[in-house]
Amino acid sequence: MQREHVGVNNATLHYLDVIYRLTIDGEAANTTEIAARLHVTPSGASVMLKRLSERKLVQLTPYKGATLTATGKRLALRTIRRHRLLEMFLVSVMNFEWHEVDAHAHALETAINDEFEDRMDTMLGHPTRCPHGHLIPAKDGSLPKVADVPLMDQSIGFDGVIRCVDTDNGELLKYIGDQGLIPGTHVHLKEVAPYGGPITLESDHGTHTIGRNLAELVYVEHV
Amino acid sequence: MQREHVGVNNATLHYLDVIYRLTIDGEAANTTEIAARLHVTPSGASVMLKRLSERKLVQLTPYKGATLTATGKRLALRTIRRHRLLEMFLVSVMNFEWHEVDAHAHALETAINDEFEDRMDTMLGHPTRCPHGHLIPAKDGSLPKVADVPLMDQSIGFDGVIRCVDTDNGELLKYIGDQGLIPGTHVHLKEVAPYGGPITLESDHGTHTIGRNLAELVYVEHV
DNA sequence: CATAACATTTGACCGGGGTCAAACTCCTGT
DNA sequence: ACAGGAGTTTGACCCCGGTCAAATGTTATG
Repeated sequence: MQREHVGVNNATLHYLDVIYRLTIDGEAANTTEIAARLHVTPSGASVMLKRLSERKLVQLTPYKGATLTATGKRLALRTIRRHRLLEMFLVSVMNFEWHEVDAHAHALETAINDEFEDRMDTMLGHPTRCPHGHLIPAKDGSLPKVADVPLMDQSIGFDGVIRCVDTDNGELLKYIGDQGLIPGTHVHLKEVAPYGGPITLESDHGTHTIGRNLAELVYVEHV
Repeated sequence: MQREHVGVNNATLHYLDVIYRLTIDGEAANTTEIAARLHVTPSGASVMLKRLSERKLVQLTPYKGATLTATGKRLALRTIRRHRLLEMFLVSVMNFEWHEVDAHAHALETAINDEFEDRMDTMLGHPTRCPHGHLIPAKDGSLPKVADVPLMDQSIGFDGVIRCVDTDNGELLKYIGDQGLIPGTHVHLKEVAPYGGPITLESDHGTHTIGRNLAELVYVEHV
């Protein structure tokens, strides 16, 4: 296929990945935030961003922020696809638990190649979501349209299915998973305590009262 | 467990791996050979070796060669264990063919951690050999004693089982594999043509006439 | 045993990805 | 309108793993 641009290494891909996530909302990603997510100082990130813009992977407006170029976005989506396929693989094939897989997938996502990616995709039956419910970009970078909505935007009486739990915090995931609140679970919204209080859900596993911070991570689809 | 020595990264592990292989025979590894195997210049390797010896991973005698320290050997064996477990995993779980796995395993061997290593080991039922028949070092670095002998050392009439095909050349492996001459195959040595000529084997798959260069890669166990 | 041939190391350099401290830009509130 | 403070970039520096060319060590050979 298209030959790969030389110099697209681990560090580069991790930058692109982070910038992608920070620019989904359409806003440019700011240096400090990028630095924070990569556990690097803002000055270090600033230098790296300049290099990435010289390599035409990011569009940089000094003092304003960074967005991805088409090439950068393609690479970011490829990395994200690999990450999420790996997570799926780790859970489905290797029996890891959903709160363990992010770290492993992060380490592996820049070490695998196309062949490996495709093999996983085939073995898993071309999954469209990772174990936490995030969409897996297609090979061409496209993402399917879905009807996920934040649980916290719903009113009492809502009936739906959990589609995504949006965090990479292992402890939180473990807790949420232990409650059985995983993608595919049918839930009914019973109560929302006022003043930022907890919410109460019903599922096949019983009744759950969870803090709003947790509830805010959950996305559902109406049924 | 024992906390990891900082600065043990990909490049380091690949150096240790190569030095390990070059010192199995008890002789110190020479700079040029190390450089060749890592596709770097001898001067680059020389500099790196000095660094590795400062980090107490190799024992370096200038102008004489390098051997591994206990720490270096431990890390090398860990890498080799991971490499061979990965190869086994790629063949048994992901259905890659034995001539495809070396490159993948090489890329992954420095990206996985203890947990991943252990999970593969468990899934595979604690294998003792990789798909090509090389021994998988145990977690403590120990290697079992085996009765593998070179096929080319045997006399006509020999009966045995193939235990190892010692090459990482994909083309050769594919050819040998296509003949069915894989570990576990029972073979009978029928003929050895003189003056470096081909040898003739019989197996369950029929009669094979292979060049001596190929035959020299094959290790067998007498039955 | 001197010297040629080869292996190895050193020195000067480079790019990548970091650090910290200092300088700069931008934005906001008074 | 402008001072401060937050955010960002620059500059000087670092380590790592390379390069090439030159110097040096080792070994074999006539």
